[in-house]
Formats: sequence, C-alpha cells, structure tokens
Amino acid sequence: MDAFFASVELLRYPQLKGLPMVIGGGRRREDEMFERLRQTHPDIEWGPGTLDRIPPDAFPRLADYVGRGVATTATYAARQFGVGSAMGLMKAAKLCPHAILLPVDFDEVRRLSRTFKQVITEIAPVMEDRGVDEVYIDFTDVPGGQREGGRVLARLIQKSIHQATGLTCSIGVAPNKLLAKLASEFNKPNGISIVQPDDLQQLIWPLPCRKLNGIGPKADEKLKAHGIQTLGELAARERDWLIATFGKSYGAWLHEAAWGRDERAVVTESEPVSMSRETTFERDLHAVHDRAELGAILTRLCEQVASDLQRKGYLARTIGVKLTYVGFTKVTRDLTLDAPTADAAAIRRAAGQCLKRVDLSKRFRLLGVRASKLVKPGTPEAQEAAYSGPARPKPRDKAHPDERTDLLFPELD
DNA sequence: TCTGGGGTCCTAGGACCC
DNA sequence: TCTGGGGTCCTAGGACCC
Repeated sequence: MDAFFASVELLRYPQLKGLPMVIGGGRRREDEMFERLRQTHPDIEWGPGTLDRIPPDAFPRLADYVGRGVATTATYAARQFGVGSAMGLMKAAKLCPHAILLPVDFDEVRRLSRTFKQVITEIAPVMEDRGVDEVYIDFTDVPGGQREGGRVLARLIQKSIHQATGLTCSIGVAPNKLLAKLASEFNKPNGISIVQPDDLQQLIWPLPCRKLNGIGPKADEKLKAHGIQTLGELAARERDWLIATFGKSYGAWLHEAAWGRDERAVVTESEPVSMSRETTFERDLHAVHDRAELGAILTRLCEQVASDLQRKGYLARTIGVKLTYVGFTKVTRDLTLDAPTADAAAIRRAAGQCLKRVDLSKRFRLLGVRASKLVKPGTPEAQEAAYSGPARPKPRDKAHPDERTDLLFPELD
C-alpha cells in the first residue's frame, strides 16, 4: 500500500500571522471573548471567519488572561518564546505576555475541516479521518498516483485544498501510514515529503523516538532511561529485549515501528465506541459545599450526552462518570444497564449511581459523563440488549465508605 | 504557571459459566 | 476438599492521539 498523510494548517489569520499569537482558552472563555469583541466592534458583521477583519489591537493580550484554558495552537512568533499547543495559558502568559489571545472559531474550524476532506475524497476516495485537521489517504488505486513517486498527486491535493479553503497543507508520502505521518512533518508548513524504504537509515533513524505516533511522554521517558534517544537506537535493540522491557505487544510494536514496518490499512469507515461530555470548573468544587451547582452540572452533562446519542442515532448500554481531583488524580466509575438508553433521565440516574461509589470528600476540578457500549436502535444487537431477560446481578455495587457521598444526589435514594 | 475536551486502545483482575 | 483450563463480561485505570 502507498499512503499519504495530510494535515492542514488551520492557523489562518493572515493579517496577524507575523505577530505572537495564541489561539485557545477553553470553550467558555472563547464565548466570552467573542462577546467582548462584538461589543467593542459592533460594526463588524459576525459570521464564520470574520475574525480576519478585526484590527489586531482589538484583541485581548495573553497577560490579561485568567483561567484554566490551554493553547490550541500558536504562531511561530509566539513559539519562539517557548509557547506551544496544549500549554496552560497561565504559563504561556508568563513566557509571552504581549501575545494576542484569540478565541477558536469552532464553527469555522468545522466548516474548513469538512471542506478539505471533501476535496480530498473527490480526488482520492480511500481516506481515513484522523481528526479535524488530519487524514490518511491510500492512493494505490488513484489514477496517476504513482507519477513522480506521488508528488504530482500531492501537489494537486494541496492546490485543490488551497482553492477551496485558503488553507495550506503538509503532505507525507510513504509506503505505509507510520512513515507517511513522520514524513509529513519534514517540511511544514505547506510541504511535500516523500520517504522511501531506502530512506530509513538516512531520514528516520536520526529522529527522536517521541516523533513516532504511539510513543508518548511515558514511553519516551522509559526509553531514555535505557539510553535510547533516537529511532536508530531503538532499531538497534534486540526485539526480545524490547519485549522483555516493554511487554509482549508494545515491545514487538516498538521493534517493528523502528524498522519502518506498518501493515495497517487505511480505514475509511468506523463506528463510534463512546460519546462523552466533560467540564473543568472555574474553581474547584466540593460535593457538599457546592451541591446545587454540581447537581446542575451533572444534569447538563447527561442531557448533552443524551442529545449527542439521539442526534447520531445510538443507544448506550454503559454509563460512566469521571472526576479529576485537585491534585489531578483521576477516577472513573461505570455501570452497565439492563437496557440500552439515550434518555437523559436514565443516564442521569445511572451517573448518580456511579457517583455514589467515588470519594466525594475531596474537592475536584472536573466532572465528566460517558456513554459506551453503543448500539444502533433496531439492529439485532440492540434487540438482544433490550430483551436480555432477567436482570443480571450487579457484582460490585458498593457505596463509597464516605457516607457524605449520599448528600450529593438525595433524590436517587 | 500547573495541566481542555473529545476520543481510541490496551491491560488486568474478578465474577461466572462450562 | 482441592484442583484445572477456557471463555466472556464487567469494571478501573492508564497511555496515547488530535
């Protein structure tokens, strides 16, 4: 299989690009920012992409930011100060206080995302969706796809995306998905990079392990502790040693990946596994002292999950909750129901049951609700799940030993 | 200066059944 | 009374990705 990996560069405020600028802030903050901009610039007609028409000095400075948001992305001018995506904005403000802070225009991002994927599938229909700004493409069967090793097709895709959206796009071309993704980073933004099997030693092995899709911070740290910094050093290790050190599955994968081997197909369609909603509070909350507020938040999250399920046409058989405590430790509880549901009240009851099993004596910063074991109504799976006969015994339904936990949702008793 | 929100996949132990 | 192995489901946690 020959694969492309394409990622579009979504940062596109032309008149601002040379300035240090950070985009992000969290949904709530972003709504507030929009509101403020509307007030200061009532003359601007609001719609997708209108941020482009606002003068730079109208935007808030990062130094004025208060809250728990993170940076979605940053211009190169801001990156020079050490600011990067996923960084907390309070930290970013210390590094680069004069940066402009821009809200994310989610509607516009979704529109651009749809458009660029549509452009691609019209040219190369075997496309795998990897999020708002990334896709894999299997171009083995695209007419003319092999010309100049794929470069001609890559250029056509770039040009078509730019015409339709104004976005630039970086493309990696390689014999498999793993290498294509690596290749796409060689020439950002708006680049094309081609990696062939023979390039392994030259182009891939000098890279830090962390560049590989699947080696995250933890694995990277462990690799470093064993003196492995680059993919070449990883490739030099015995397969058996990797398996002994990293486990059967992950160790074997590390070995294959370091040698540039990857057999995964480009997957054009997939069913969702779960749907969830979560929110980080503006201040840490406590089950007893902030009971009313938390109850309202939980209800809202359940309603959102229910409406997501209904809109997308799914029922869920398992409902779960998630908490993040002040110290950032996380806990989850879930409950499998006898009959699948997309009903807000049923989800709320199940979530309440789950919450009774967690320690609510400590303050927490995040609450989430998750629906999983999804079925489509009317399918055989759904029928079976709905009429599964007598309720199975629920083995572990112990309340948390902290008796105050019942204070949170008394109506459930 | 702490660290968003939405996902997927993997591991591992216990219950339960044959 | 103790000893099994295999398979599936449920639950909890964690790594990783965009």
